[in-house]
Amino acid sequence: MIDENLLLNHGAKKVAFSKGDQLFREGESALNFYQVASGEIKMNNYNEEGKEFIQGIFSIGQSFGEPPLLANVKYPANAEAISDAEVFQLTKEQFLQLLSSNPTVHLKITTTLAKRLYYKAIMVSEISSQEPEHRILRIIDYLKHVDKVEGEFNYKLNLTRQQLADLTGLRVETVIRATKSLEKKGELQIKKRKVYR
Amino acid sequence: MIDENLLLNHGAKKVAFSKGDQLFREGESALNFYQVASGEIKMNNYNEEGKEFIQGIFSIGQSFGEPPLLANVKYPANAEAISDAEVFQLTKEQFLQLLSSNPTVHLKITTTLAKRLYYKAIMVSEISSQEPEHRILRIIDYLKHVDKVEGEFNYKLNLTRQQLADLTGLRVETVIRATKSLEKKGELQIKKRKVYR
DNA sequence: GAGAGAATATGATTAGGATCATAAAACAGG
DNA sequence: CCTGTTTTATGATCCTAATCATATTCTCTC
Repeated sequence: MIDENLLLNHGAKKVAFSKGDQLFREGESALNFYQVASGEIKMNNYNEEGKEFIQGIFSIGQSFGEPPLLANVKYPANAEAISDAEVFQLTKEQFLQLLSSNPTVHLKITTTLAKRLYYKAIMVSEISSQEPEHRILRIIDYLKHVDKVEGEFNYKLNLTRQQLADLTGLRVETVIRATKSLEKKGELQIKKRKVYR
Repeated sequence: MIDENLLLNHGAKKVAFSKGDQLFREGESALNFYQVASGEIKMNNYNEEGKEFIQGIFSIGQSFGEPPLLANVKYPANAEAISDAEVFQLTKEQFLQLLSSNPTVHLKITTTLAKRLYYKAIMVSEISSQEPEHRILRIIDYLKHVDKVEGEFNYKLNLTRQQLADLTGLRVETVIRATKSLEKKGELQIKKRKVYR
């Protein structure tokens, strides 16, 4: 997370989006740096059959879309507002200028990328490993960790079964059945249809 | 890729490993920065049933293992020498010192991470998308791109079917059948058992 | 060039998640 | 409170990659 004033000093614009709006699409050139000011943004792909895969969900203070900007490639996914949302937006030049003028911020961005890479490395091996229950537990644990929640069943998962399915590459029905089975095994709790872990 | 002399000036050691040696294991603390001097290193996971998943294969000039170093987390995978290999090794302190004293190198590392994140984003959505043939084509295209090869069937894939399986999370038999099917469809060629794309 | 080990190949069977169909419960908004 | 929509739930069937078994081809070394 980069300090708001620092962003504004480097020419950031605050842009508002309504729920469902797309900020950019897969295949487009990466032109901007984004940091969420309010609301939630998801990055996702749709495969040939229209099935969604959610790369990540970003909320206040989190930045997204930097990799293609830095790697000089097209966006590998779409960005869409899950709720009404505002984002700080910097052009590529402004962003690179910010990085070079502020080593601390640069290191912070590098660290953020490293963390995400760490997460993706886990996800990709976990997803490839097949077992639905594993996939689900791992992503829940990751989200719990991100939200810095400690202790058993203290973490309430704020995702629908469908979103969980889209994050793991599974089907809703499979997620529903798997979460129930995991509850039976004592790995998680379900109260009022919400998952706790 | 960081210049060899620059690495040595910052206290890098050149360390030799024999084929099959492990440089570090999943779950260990990240202590060093690594860059391949010769040979090839793979990063991999083994799941409960002992099935291997290859996170990536790194050859001369490529660095690996930075994410956990920067993110301050345990290694998410093992590193193992595929062939006899030498690597430059920097301690965490030396590496961070190098980054802070040399913004150009820092940006290069950031860019490298961004590229890998881009690749992982594609792989994770592709792997989740199921279809074996897709997964295989995508990873081949990525490797071709990394090796900067252009033109149809100009790229010779230097991987065994088993390695391809471990990179995609599929089984050898599935990879063998899928590559044959892809050859039939004209998506790739197989000459002397080697895959060309 | 013979023999051993690795890699590729191929058929038969199984298993488990996707898919399809349908229902019921929760929720939002007037 | 009623109504339409979203989310969760559950059974039945299908399909495809995993698994198992076995064979063939290639490669490397002595």
